[in-house]
Amino acid sequence: MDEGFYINKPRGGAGHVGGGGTKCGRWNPTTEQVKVLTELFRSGLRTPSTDQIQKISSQLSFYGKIESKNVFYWFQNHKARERQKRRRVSIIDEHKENHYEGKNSSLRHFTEINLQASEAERVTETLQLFPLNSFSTESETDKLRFFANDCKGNISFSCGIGAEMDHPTLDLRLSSL
Amino acid sequence: MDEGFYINKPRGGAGHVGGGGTKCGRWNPTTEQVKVLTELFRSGLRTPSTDQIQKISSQLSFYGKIESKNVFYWFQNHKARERQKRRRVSIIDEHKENHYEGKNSSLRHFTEINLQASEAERVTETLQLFPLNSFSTESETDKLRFFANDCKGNISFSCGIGAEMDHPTLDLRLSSL
DNA sequence: AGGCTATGAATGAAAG
DNA sequence: CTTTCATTCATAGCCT
Repeated sequence: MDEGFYINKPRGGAGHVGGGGTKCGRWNPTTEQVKVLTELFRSGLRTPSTDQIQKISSQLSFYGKIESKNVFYWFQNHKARERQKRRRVSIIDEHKENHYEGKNSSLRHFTEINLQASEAERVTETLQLFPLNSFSTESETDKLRFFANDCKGNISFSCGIGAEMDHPTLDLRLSSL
Repeated sequence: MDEGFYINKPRGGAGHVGGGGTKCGRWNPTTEQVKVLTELFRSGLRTPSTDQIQKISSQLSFYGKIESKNVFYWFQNHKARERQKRRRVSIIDEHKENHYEGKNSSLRHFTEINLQASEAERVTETLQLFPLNSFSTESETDKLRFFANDCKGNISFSCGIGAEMDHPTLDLRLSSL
C-alpha cells in the first residue's frame, strides 16, 4: 500500500448490485464522489451544515446514488480518522521518552496540519477537479492512510525467537497495561 | 484459525525482516507476536485503549516490526471475526435455506457490475471555496435525524451507462452550497 | 494454475 | 466528537 497503488475498487459509478431489487446496502461511493468530497475536505470543510450536506449530496448524485446521510457520515468519519491517525502517530513519534502524565489533554491540542476553518473562511480559491479517467495514482490515499509510515529501517533485531530466551523487559500481563 | 495454534508459518520469526526487499506490504506478525496477542485476547482484552495499544505495540516490537495500528486492527479483526463466526453458526443453525447466502462460498470476489462510469465524467468542474460561516446551532445528531430516510424508491439511477446524457452543469462551488 | 482460506486493512454506519 | 460494529477489499500462503 505504501507505494500507493490502489488500483481497483469496484467503485466505478454505475449500478448497484441490483440483484433483483434495490438492495439497500450501504453506500458505495464512486471514485468521483470520493474525489469531490476529498477536495472539499482539503479545502477546509469539516462539518458541513445541513444545507451544505444536502446540496453536496444533490450535486454528487450526478455521479451515482447517494443520500445526505452518506455525506454526513463521510465527513464525520474522515475527520475522526484523520485525527485518530495523527494522534497515534504523534504518540509513537514521541519515542515514548516522555512520560507525561497528562498526555491525553496535552495531545488534544496539537495543531491541525493545515487549513482549518479559519483559513477557508476568507479564501475563495478555485480548485480544479480532474477528469475521471486519470486514475490519479498518486494522492488517492495520501489522506486516508493511517500512519503514513514508510518502510523505514525499522529493523527488528531478531534474537533467537522460537527459543525459550528470557525476554528482557517483556511484561505483557494485562495488569501491566 | 482461532485462538491458539498457529502451526508453523514461515512467519518473520527468526528470519528477521527484510534483509533485502523488506517488503513494505502489510504487516506480517511473527508467531511470538501472535501468541502474545492471542494470550491477551484470551485474558479478556478486547478493545485496548490507545494507551494500551501503544504499550503492546512497543513491547511486541521486540519480536519484530510492528506498528500500533497493527495491534489496533488485530484486535478489531479478531473480535469481529469471533463474533461473526458465532453469528454465522447460529444463522445456519436456525435455517439452512437461502439463496442469498451463496456469496459465502464461491462468489466472494465477484465484482458487482463493473460498468465503470463510462467516459461520462470528463467534466472539469470548478469548485469555489466560500466562507464557512457556520457554527450551526443544530447538533450533529439532529442533523442525522433529519437525514434519516429510508432508501425507498430511491433507485440508483446509474448515470450515463451507454447513454450520453450531457450532464447539467455540475456546479460544485461551495459558495452555492 | 488457480482456488480457497485466513487475515491485514479500510471504511460506511452507528452507538455512546 | 470518540469509539465501536459490520462489511468489504486485498493479499499471502496453502491446498488440491
